[in-house]
Amino acid sequence: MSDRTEPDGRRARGDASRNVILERATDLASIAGLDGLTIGRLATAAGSSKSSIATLFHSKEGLQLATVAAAREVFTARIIEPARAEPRGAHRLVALLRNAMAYSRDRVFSGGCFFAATAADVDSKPGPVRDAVRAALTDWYRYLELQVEAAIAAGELHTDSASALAFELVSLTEHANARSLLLGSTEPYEVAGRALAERLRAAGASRDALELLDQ
Amino acid sequence: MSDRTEPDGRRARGDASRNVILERATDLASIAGLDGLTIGRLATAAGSSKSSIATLFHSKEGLQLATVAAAREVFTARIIEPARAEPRGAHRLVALLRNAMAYSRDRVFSGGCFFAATAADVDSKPGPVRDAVRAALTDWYRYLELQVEAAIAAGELHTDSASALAFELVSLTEHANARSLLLGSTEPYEVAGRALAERLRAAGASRDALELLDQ
DNA sequence: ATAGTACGCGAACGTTCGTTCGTATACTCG
DNA sequence: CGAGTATACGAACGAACGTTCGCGTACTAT
Repeated sequence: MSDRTEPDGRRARGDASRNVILERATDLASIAGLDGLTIGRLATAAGSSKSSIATLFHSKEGLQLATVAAAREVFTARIIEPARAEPRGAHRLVALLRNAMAYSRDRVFSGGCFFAATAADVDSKPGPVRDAVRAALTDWYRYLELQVEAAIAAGELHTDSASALAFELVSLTEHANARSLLLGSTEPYEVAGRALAERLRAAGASRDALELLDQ
Repeated sequence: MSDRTEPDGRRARGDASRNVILERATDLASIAGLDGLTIGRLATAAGSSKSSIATLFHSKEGLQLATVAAAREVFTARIIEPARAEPRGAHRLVALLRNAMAYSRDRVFSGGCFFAATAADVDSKPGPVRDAVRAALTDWYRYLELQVEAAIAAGELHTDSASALAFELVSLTEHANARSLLLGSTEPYEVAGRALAERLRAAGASRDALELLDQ
């Protein structure tokens, strides 16, 4: 590297460094899990030093928590925010499912869905990191469920249990992610998409709500 | 278990040690993944030494392969073999689903389904271990699909695509495993069980075939 | 009986892990 | 301006990693 003795005022924002590092960290963790996310590998991947990362995040647990938070922001920006353009209920529900599938299919993170990749190696050891991953997933599940409930209240869907229907829908999206990674194919997304549409149609979803799934 | 402890037994001792170690190894890997399965921890868990494990399995990769094979045997013994008592088709399909849910719910491995726990941290790095895990899962998926096809051929089920229906069914069982581990609750198995029954009923499954799910 | 093979363990190897310390530099604030 | 804070790095730490070697011991094979 060249001389860092430039009196420029860019040193103020360590947040910029943090963001660069977290961008790599979320990607690395989606591949190797939150355990496999080591400070050494992250340092070389981000072009910095181990001690820099240590001082920026204070500890490995701090790094993991910041990584989960960063991944959650991406998740929200990619899935939740765009769906707010659709009215609450069936339309927003379908938009959420479509966005979730696209977020996995487009490999926003190299290892597919960040939370699917990290949930496994986290729910065996208690601590704030597990709590953070759990909270992200349960909030996501709950938000889907809320849209199902809203759709039922609006007469757009008919089913015995909103939570059961939400369970079925998320099962399909997550298995599409898992099997796509397993087989290295995008076909599971099409299979899951058709199953989602069929399931919603059976629950009484209108055709124009389901159209969102084909995009 | 100890049927073959003949006094003149050849290297029964070595095989016995291997079996003891693999029993702990499958359990450990279901919790920490095949990467988190370290020789040191396994040694203390099995009450042996690091070097013993190294000589018995030649390398970490050898240990991982043996662990996957051992887990696969348990999977087969718990899920496939008992289902052979049912006739090919809808009955055996339902028995397989019921056994798979019980295998996860009963925590045959402490970390839930072995392959769900290890698939994540394996499908990002090529090699024989990933191939072994992949083969186990694809064989399982294919076997389920075969039963769906047999059920269709026998007029027990009606659906456009056997593979799509099998996809939906396995989605539910795997998500039940994942969410049970996430929430520390057995309720997801009941939700998934009801969804499985409902889906099969919609495909024309007979009542006596579905009765198997309630056991 | 002799040679050969498979265990089983302790000890050490080189590497990587997370963490800490010292130091240099840049920005913020009293 | 000076005190304090934050970034960034190199160096080093103890611990754990996978692996290898040597040395016994038990069993098999010829």
